Amino acid sequence: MDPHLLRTYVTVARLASFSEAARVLGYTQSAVSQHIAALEGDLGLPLLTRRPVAPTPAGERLLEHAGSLLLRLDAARADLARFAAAPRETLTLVASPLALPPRTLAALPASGVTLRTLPRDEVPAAVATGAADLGFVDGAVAPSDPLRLPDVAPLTARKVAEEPLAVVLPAGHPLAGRAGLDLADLVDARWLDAPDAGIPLDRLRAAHGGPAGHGFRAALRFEGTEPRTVAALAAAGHGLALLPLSAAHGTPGAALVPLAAPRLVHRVETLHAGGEPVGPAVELVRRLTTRPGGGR
Amino acid sequence: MDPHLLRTYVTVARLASFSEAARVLGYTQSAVSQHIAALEGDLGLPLLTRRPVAPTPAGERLLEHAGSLLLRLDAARADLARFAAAPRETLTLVASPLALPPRTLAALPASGVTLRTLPRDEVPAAVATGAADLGFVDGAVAPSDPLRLPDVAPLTARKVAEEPLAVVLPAGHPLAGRAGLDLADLVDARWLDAPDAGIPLDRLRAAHGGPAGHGFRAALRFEGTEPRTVAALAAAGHGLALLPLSAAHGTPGAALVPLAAPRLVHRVETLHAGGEPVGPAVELVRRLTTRPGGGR
DNA sequence: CCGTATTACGACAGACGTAATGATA
DNA sequence: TATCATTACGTCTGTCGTAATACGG
Repeated sequence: MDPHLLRTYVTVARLASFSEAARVLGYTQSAVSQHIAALEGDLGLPLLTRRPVAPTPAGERLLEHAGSLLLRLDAARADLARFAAAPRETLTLVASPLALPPRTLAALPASGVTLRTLPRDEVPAAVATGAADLGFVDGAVAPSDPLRLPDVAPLTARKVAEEPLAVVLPAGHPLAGRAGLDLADLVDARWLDAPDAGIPLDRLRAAHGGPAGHGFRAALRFEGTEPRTVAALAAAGHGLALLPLSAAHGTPGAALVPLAAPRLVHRVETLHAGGEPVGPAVELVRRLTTRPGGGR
Repeated sequence: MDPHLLRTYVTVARLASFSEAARVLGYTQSAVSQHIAALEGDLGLPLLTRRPVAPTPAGERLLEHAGSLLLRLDAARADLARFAAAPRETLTLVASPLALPPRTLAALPASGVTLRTLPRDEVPAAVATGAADLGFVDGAVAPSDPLRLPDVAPLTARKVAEEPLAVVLPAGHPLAGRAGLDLADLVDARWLDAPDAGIPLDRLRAAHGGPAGHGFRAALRFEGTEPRTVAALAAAGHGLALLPLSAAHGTPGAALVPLAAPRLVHRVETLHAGGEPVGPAVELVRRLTTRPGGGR
């Protein structure tokens, strides 16, 4: 189970072709064929069907393992590389779209920063592989609970902020006047499905405790990453949305009603490799996490 | 970053000796030396100091990565091996000490089962590496929350049971008559520290939301794995203990007071490799997880 | 037949062992 | 000086590319 063999295997599986994979990896067809044969021999199992090239059930299983394995390998190498390299002058940040409340933006240094947004799930990998020095991730959790992040490598998370969540409704909506809303009362409503920009519907279903696939039916699906657009869509009556208060605030035509139950807050954490931040990130992390309630 | 090199490196670091590592791994000193040199060359960093042999800071960092990397590699190989091997007749189960409530024990098949207990943290690894077909893990979480398990490999967890937690006190204790207890009122009490047999104190501190190192001072430390002994120690006044009701029930001289706040329950989950259980485990998992509240 | 995977085989790199050398307490 | 790591070097395994072969649509 040499990582090289694993890498060729996933490439072949992805491209569904030995020769294509060879081209991409800079090998000959022959070498790729030998790699696959070696892997299958080592594990004692056929991993691919030929003509058409497709993973067998065992091969599917291997793909699941191989992905995270190769990712972690990259992460380890990138992490160690940071030890060797001189601390960089410029700071690269990645964030999920909702992970940048105004206070965080205000705390960024005046120069030498590159900031990129990424879907929520990809932030940890970006930090682990060294694509970014520091990540900001958000999520909806019970107050003071840590976020549930896929652990792709030894990363450290620190709380930055927690703020209330609000249901976004059109101003004229019958529920718009309420002081607070219970998620249980909104199970049967139509919701905006905006997995990248908002709180994913699956998260709501999980928080509500109901069965996996039920409730919180999707109305319009929005594949962009701009929270303001989600709020505007909700204001326009395309479905309800759940957003952190600060992200939804000031949307024309929208009514914001705090979420009263279940007790969920919108939480933002910083994410960096290893136990302690290094280089120019250290100052930023310190500034962000030693505010009111600080660290963890 | 060949896994072989990584394996050599962790062995050398653990044994703090090239020659010892060589003996253990079945290499010559020379080969080990070359492995370390190759790794250091590849990463461009010294990983070990010689005389005495000890990891450098970068080396420490690599150790963190290497451990989980090698574990996952083993896990992948073991998982694939299950595809090749004929389904085994005999079922191997591992469980943390509190993960076996009476109803689970009753559901085990009459024969062909080996059952072993392990510290809580080691159960996932045992299942992932194929040392066991099925694992039972427990933990204290909010009702219907999944357990927080270290994800060492693609494993599937399924809820088996949830039951109330109880504070175990000596029968004559002033609080023994209460109908329920709040953890906040017990921060300053003396607690039994029984990380393997009971709920770890760190978990209580986290649930209470206080700062990391404070509160829930340890009285006697118990390093065994028998919950009954923990209950008996608590009854004898050596400190408070938090246990699932069924584990503490019927302890002579003990008073059990349900935990009223924060809302924590004792939850047990099964753990198996891949998406679906295989072999003789499938029937057992089905029987255990389709009880009252079932799967997830 | 043409594209594509496999097999045969030769060249080269690298991985390990033996043995000599170097460093350190 | 004894112990332990490193270096030098020879051997052998294994990996890749070239080229011939088999297989399918």
